[in-house]
Amino acid sequence: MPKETFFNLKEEKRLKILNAAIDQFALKPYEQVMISDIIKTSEIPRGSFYQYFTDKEDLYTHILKIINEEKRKFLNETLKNTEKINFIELSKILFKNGVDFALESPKFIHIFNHLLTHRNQIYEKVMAENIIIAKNIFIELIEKDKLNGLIKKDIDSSALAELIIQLTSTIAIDELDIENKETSYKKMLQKNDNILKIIGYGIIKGEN
Amino acid sequence: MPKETFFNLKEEKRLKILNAAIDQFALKPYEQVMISDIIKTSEIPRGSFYQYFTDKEDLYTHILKIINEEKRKFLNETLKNTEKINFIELSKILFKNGVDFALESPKFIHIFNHLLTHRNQIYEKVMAENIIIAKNIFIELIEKDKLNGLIKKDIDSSALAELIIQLTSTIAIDELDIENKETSYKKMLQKNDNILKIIGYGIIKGEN
DNA sequence: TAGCAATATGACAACCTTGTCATAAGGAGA
DNA sequence: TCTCCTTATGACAAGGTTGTCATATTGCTA
Repeated sequence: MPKETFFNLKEEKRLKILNAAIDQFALKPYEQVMISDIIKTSEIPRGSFYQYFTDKEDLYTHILKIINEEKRKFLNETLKNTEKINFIELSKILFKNGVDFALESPKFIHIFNHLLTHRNQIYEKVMAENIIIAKNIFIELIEKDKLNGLIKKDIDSSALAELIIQLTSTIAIDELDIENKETSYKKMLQKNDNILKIIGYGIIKGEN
Repeated sequence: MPKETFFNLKEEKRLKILNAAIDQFALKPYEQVMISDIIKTSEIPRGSFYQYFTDKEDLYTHILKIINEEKRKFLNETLKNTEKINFIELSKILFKNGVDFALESPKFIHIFNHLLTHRNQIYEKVMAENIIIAKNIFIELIEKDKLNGLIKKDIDSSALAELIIQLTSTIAIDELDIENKETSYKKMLQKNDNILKIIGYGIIKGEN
């Protein structure tokens, strides 16, 4: 948690520091980001940095918190009026929501992807919890769909939930291409559809 | 490539250095491994290290090469007499082969997993190529199975190939637990079965 | 045994980053 | 204007890593 001094700063200055940091963390993985770079870009003296934050991790986790909040807001907007939705439909919506968020906030997604591809102590602290929460939500939905006769009863709910989480997070990494927004967007949605079709109906012909 | 001096070393000494390095790279991701630690464990003077290797990357890529060779040997052993195999069967075999290799050479797998979870310049150089090769092999098999009426024609071969590659590499990361070999082994194979069942037959009830 | 080439050694310079601390500057109230 | 509390500054010590280099040692050959 940044120190009170940071929150007492005039908004302009506070945002300048925050944006400088976001730029850096979007550019490089956590370990490679140097406090020196951040204070250079945001034009604050070294001493001030330590007046605002305990250390790099303090600033970083604060930014991750902001990103999480933004993602949640964005998701809530998407999920309006989507009650009683089934698992496959929800997965589709979540895929699309993720892609939309990525295109709207590319820097945030870069930061997120760095965390996924350069796991560190912070990954464990921040992500592990998120993933468990997400998994439980999925499992609940899957079980409900089983009861409603939508999903085969002999499917392992836990494996399926993990599969979807795995895929939603890795697709973003591989296909995200901010340079070609439109192409990238279509590609990602197309890939999502292909994968969900596989998961929905399987690949083996003539059996069920 | 290590320098000739390294290969001229007596085997005992060469292996001592190699093992010290393998231990370190299995313990920590590339960036965190210090040359200082390796020379301490292998009891060679600092100067000698640079007599044998250009730098840390030189040693690291050499070790990755060794691992790749071992994996290939191991795989070839498994694939003896398995001609004319179909895609799903091959996937099962590859899953199991991966798990077996992991349990036989845990350090190698740790090194590999570090590379996957802490991607760096070397990841791109070493893995990117491997993945493309693997993907093409899979695609070829999938296409053949489509012709043979085993796999639905409307499945996107590329997406399916990526899906399998994705899963074979990530399962190892999440479930590998060297402490409880037997439990771990069963768990991983079980998970593989669950996932392949999903991919094979889909999760949606009553349709095909 | 002298001489040459390959090896071995480890002290050390060069580099870089972090976090601190003594000091200066601001600003609100008395 | 004086005072006190908050904030701003940036030089600097401390700590750690890398790659080099001059020097010593080995071992083989003539």
